[in-house]
Amino acid sequence: MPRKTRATSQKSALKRQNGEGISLKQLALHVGLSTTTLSLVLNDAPSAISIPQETKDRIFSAAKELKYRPNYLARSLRVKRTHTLGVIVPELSDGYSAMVLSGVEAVLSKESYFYLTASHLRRDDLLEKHPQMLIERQVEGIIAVDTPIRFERVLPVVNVSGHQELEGVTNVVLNHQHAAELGIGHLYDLGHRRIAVIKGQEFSSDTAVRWDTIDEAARKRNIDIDPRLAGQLTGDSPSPEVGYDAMKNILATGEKFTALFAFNDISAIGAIRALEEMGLRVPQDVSVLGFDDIYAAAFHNPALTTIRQPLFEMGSLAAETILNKLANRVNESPQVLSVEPTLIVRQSTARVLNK
Amino acid sequence: MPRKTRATSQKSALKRQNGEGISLKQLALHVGLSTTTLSLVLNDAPSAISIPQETKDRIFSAAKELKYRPNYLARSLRVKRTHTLGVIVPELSDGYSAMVLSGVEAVLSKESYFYLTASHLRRDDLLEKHPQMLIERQVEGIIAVDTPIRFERVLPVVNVSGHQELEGVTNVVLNHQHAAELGIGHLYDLGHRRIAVIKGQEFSSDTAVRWDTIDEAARKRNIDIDPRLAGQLTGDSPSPEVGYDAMKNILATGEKFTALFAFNDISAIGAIRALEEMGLRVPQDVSVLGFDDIYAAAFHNPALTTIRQPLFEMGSLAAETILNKLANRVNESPQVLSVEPTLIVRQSTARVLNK
DNA sequence: TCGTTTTAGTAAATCGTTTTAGTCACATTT
DNA sequence: AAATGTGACTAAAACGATTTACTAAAACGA
Repeated sequence: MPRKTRATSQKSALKRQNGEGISLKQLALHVGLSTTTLSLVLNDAPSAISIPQETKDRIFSAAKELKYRPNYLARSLRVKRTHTLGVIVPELSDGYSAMVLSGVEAVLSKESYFYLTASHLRRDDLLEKHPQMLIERQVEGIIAVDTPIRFERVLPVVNVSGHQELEGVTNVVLNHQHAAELGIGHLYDLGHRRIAVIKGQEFSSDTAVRWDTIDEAARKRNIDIDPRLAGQLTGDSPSPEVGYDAMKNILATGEKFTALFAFNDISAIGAIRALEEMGLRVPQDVSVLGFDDIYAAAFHNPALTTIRQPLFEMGSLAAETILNKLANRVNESPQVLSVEPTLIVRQSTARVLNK
Repeated sequence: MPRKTRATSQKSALKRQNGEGISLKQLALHVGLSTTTLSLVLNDAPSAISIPQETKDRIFSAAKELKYRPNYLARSLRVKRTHTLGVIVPELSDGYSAMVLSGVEAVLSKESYFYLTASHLRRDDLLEKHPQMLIERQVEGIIAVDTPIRFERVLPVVNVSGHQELEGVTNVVLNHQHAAELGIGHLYDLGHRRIAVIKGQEFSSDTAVRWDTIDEAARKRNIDIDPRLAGQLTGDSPSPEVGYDAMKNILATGEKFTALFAFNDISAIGAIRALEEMGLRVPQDVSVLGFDDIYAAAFHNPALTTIRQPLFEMGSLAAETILNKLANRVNESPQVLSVEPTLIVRQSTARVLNK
């Protein structure tokens, strides 16, 4: 008996779901006016000025009473604006994308835009299919995060941390050269001369440029990075494990070094674990420098010295840029927008001791 | 001159944006058939069986050639299905929501559903406005994450970590009692009798039940939690800072304790920092137990013992449940779906030494 | 009083699909 | 030879808004 009751009420909820949602036509019928008038009044169109306040009030109160909600689909179809963007990310769980998304969302929400998210998991099929589907859903533009652009660019596109130069695509990127200068400069100033580096996974769009700029910054100071001290992350797990493995490989070469410049904080954390297992202390024996400045960086033990990448700001900048393109406030947007890194000095780096 | 070139090409890209997107009607005109026939063929409708393969091929190849993309809005309007859900989260940057989202996405993507995300930042206005807007956009259902339900439930709703019992709302929750048993049981077995607890922020929907179950588990073992050892997180920063502050407050009471059960891993990490600043070592002097098992937990130093909460699975369960409701595969869904926690023993807890 | 403007609206087209209910020519049965 | 299928398609009505182009009545100006 109580089960029955529950079932019934569920059903009534479902009925409401279908039954409710009164249309403009029904509302018009109810107040005895045409849909034209209602639309004009409800949207506060300029031509509605000739309509007396009394009539307007009648319409508003009927709308409230009957819980009229305009169907956004119908409206979008007619006016050809969806106020919706598509966002494509590699995956959501790794913190990086989530942080960028957070910045995107902050801007979009203010402008009453919504967005559809799709993650491609670095799979080729999804890299083609998802943008396609987003376009069919009439998104007005696409924001990609650390994602190769493999689709026809029929819409404005902004790529965060993208490095392809494509027509119509704006890339929001970190000033990598500056980042490398900050990182290598910091280690150099602390007296480090033999520096190990962990490069990113091959699929990450920052990997190449990060390495090139670091290599150059080191070369400039005559402390070329020994190839045997250049490790690389493999596998696409977003856990520190991959950094641990890369560090083990470097240690296995037996080469001496006094500092490590890791691809990101996550891998730095894994690397520290590997170092400590070998009896090396951070920062006394080896200084470790991370990249990104994720939340965990500050509270790791030892607290991570790192190059902060303003991910939230990159997300909001991407969103602002694409909204500008859409509003045509700017009819020629730049190919590249770059943001500045910051060196955050904490406890994982120290002056080199011996010699 | 080269600038000019760039500007022009940008413009042509924009033109394409508007100009492209051929409609079914235009396509029909092109092949000399009616939109009806095209629709039937392109959607492989049963009644298209009478249409000869040759005609079908003509249609398909024209569609490919002219790059016909169906307008999903128009279709949705007609068939009254959007294959879109709304997801409401407190914020994206804190890792918790992102992990749940990740699980949601995995399921939805498989079913070719998309979702619109909105974060309410715990602001009352957004808690009302966002669901409203999602409903106007014709989402078929709403997944809320750790979010109070303040809107009319005209659609199926699944709340992850929700604790309101509302008609038509399914809550996906952790088995909190089991979690508390695992946590307190673990500490008890290691010999701990005076246990400090850090409760969650008041706005978090898990705070109350987490505390109640912990309190009960302790009481059952006759090791009631001393009220002075019960701290609370304040402020809504998603950084370990809040845990640091809470721990400082507990330490300020001067009460003795040998273990801490923190509300989550983030605050556990902050608390450890506070303990170490006081010269207390973890786990030798104080054992610390976290909650959630975020990525950082395993690689913190010391590695965090924690109660793992299967956030990804909770997300996918929520998505599956709501899809089931929609497909009516199940016409009466349960009020509560619970998932099981796991105790992950690492290095931040140890057997109590003295006495 | 006649012509013009203003007021208060409305009918119908439109956006791009899907779907219902046909049509028309030809072949097959009885 | 009339009735019945069936193969290949289509006209037109949805879906729920917005927008263009009216209209009828009232008010106004000369």
